[in-house]
Amino acid sequence: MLATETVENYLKAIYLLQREAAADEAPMGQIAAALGVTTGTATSMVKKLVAAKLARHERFGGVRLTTKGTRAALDILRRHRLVETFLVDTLGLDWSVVHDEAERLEHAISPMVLDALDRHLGRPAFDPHGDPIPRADGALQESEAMPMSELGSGDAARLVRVLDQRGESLRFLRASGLKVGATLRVVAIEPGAGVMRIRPDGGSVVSMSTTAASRVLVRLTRGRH
Amino acid sequence: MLATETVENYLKAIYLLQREAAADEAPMGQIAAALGVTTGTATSMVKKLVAAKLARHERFGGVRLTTKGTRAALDILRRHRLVETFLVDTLGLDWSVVHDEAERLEHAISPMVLDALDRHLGRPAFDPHGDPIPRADGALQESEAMPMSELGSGDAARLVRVLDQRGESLRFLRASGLKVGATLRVVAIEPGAGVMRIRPDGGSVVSMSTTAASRVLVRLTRGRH
DNA sequence: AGCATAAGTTTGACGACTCAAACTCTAGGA
DNA sequence: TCCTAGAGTTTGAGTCGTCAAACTTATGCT
Ligand SMILES: [Mn+2]
Ligand SMILES: [Mn+2]
Ligand SMILES: [Mn+2]
Ligand SMILES: [Mn+2]
Repeated sequence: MLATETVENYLKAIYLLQREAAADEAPMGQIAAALGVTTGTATSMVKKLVAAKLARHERFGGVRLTTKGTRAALDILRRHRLVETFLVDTLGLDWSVVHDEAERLEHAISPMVLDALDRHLGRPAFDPHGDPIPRADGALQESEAMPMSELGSGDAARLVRVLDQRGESLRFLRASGLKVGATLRVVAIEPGAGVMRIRPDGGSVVSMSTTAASRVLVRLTRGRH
Repeated sequence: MLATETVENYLKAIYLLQREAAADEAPMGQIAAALGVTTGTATSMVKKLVAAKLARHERFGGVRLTTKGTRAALDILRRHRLVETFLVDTLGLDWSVVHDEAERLEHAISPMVLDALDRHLGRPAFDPHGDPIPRADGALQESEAMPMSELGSGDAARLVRVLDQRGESLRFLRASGLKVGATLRVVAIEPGAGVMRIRPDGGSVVSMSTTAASRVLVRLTRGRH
């Protein structure tokens, strides 16, 4: 709204880093890395966010969004994820390319266009990667899910979310028939090799490292319990 | 592409002013007015365009795009008009609001998204206002049309383009049933009052000044001639 | 405890875009 | 032809976001 495009990018980056950090604080260096700027630049931008009451920060410490900043970040995240959903569902683009496109489009979407888009898409709750789409009022519901790496041999599950969103990973998953909503079964696990073998319904068996599998979230449909 | 958002706006404004100017040159003052900046600002930006070989200009004279500048302007115009078409056809927004939205979105559309959008819309040749959409190769075909003010009493015609795109005008036309593609008949002309009375098919008679009518372009379907 | 290293901060500078205000040119009427 | 009103240009300054490089602080290893 009132924030500049750059400020919007900082808010979104801080929000996401804060969620995944243990201390619920975004380290300055990671903010800089996320935005592709030097840490000096990040430091001075964060000062501006603090002055605008969007974030809190003390020298040599981490960064934390205020309520106002969090609200703004969720608004941007909503735009980002709705745009991604549009690009995949309506325009048919591949889920491995939509993030970068949305990164620019998210700043050009007015509330009016956003709502029309939301209605056109049927008010979706999740984006193509299974990430939850914040609602207009800022509500955000994470889905219940477990890492695929925790499944046992013979378990059946449904893929609900992909955390590693590098193009390379997304293309591998798509090529293997592993997209959000797909059902699959664990064919075998080889703990020594750190590899598990998965068969998506209607596809052929693929091998994945347990590390890679830990970044794919699933919901158990039929398992050892 | 390589141009900044500001440069893109200047190129588009100069292109449009050049088309409608007698001398095929865009006056500096009108460039400034179109962009909402002072003439001093426009002067210095035009210098940059000249340095980038996008425009030609001599002191105290008008501005003229080079071939390269024209090509870039047509590319932006294509993005603008395709976005407008999308906002109306796919999202159902009113034709009186889409210009301002497209003014921002046009800068965030990559070639990939543009092509997907074009395909999704069925490669349209005209935008919601009847303005021709430049093709990917830069080709632009204006449609044959005459001002509605030149119709005679009893003439039947099809509305093909609206030149006055101020929100107020567009809302009046829509409320009257006068949208692109609509057929209509001239019920009466009162030259003394400078007013003509029009009946859109399936609607009721409306009065328009001949000045307003001159900015609505039509194609004669059945007339005196 | 002492210190090297990683992390963060500060400073000075720059490019892009803008304005206000002083200045210069041009074209058309007296 | 001369002069002036309107159009265009220049200059100086400011904001925003950025970098490089010098500097400061915190941490954890010996
Ligand atoms: Mn972004
Ligand atoms: Mn996503
Ligand atoms: Mn624009
Ligand atoms: Mn248009």
